[in-house]
Amino acid sequence: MVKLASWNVNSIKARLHILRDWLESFAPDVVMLQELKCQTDAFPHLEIESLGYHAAVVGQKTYNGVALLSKQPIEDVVERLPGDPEDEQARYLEGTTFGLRVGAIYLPNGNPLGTEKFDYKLAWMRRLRDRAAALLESEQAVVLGGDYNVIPEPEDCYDPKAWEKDALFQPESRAAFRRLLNLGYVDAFRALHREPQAYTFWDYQGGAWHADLGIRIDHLLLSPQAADRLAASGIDREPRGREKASDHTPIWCQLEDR
DNA sequence: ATGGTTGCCTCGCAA
Repeated sequence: MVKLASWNVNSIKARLHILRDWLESFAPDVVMLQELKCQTDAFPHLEIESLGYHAAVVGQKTYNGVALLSKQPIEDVVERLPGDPEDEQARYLEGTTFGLRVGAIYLPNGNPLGTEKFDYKLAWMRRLRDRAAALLESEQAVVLGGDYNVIPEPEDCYDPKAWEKDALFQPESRAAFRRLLNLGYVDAFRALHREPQAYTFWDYQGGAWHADLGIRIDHLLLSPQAADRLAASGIDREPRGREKASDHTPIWCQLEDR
């Protein structure tokens, strides 16, 4: 069994002790991290390696940044989402580990509406669809995990009305997410859980965590070859309740060995 | 109604 998880840590420096505790207690085999908020050279390689993980990192000053951690070596790393050579934002990283093709995704937020930021989000989602389709042609088990910045359905939100003018819940954003599913990818959480109001993000503002006013925007998408092996999935709320927590909490799934 | 919170590191931006 291989255990995979994804977590937007909102600064790996600010979150390093919580990340360390969680890697030791939750013991995932593969981890997709987002919002490192550090340059590639500043990634804490020694600490991560001392916990038993290989790491592939694409960083950037101040914003964005993604990493792939694995208890086995990571091979054939791709450090950019194809389709736009001008795109300098550190939002995509892909590698092979445990015999799986794994992508770490930090999809653009897209706010505010009516700006180039929303256009960038939709263009990025078109590029992701093209990449996801190309990966299917390999017929390998693929896991594309990360902060998608999309609320797929009204039940993935405490109050759809509060988000109707937000890029995360726009019809165009939701349709682009459905197009990924329509390729044949499976939402690892929703495949095994029907309950509404299961969240992965709670805003820092207004006591959202304590009132459980959250949204489900972090997702693990599985190719058919991976989905056939899906044994369990979930959301680990424990790290969100800690002092100086990230505003996101980890999501995870377990795949049976072939 | 445009509030308030966090992390970065500039005196604002992004989320």
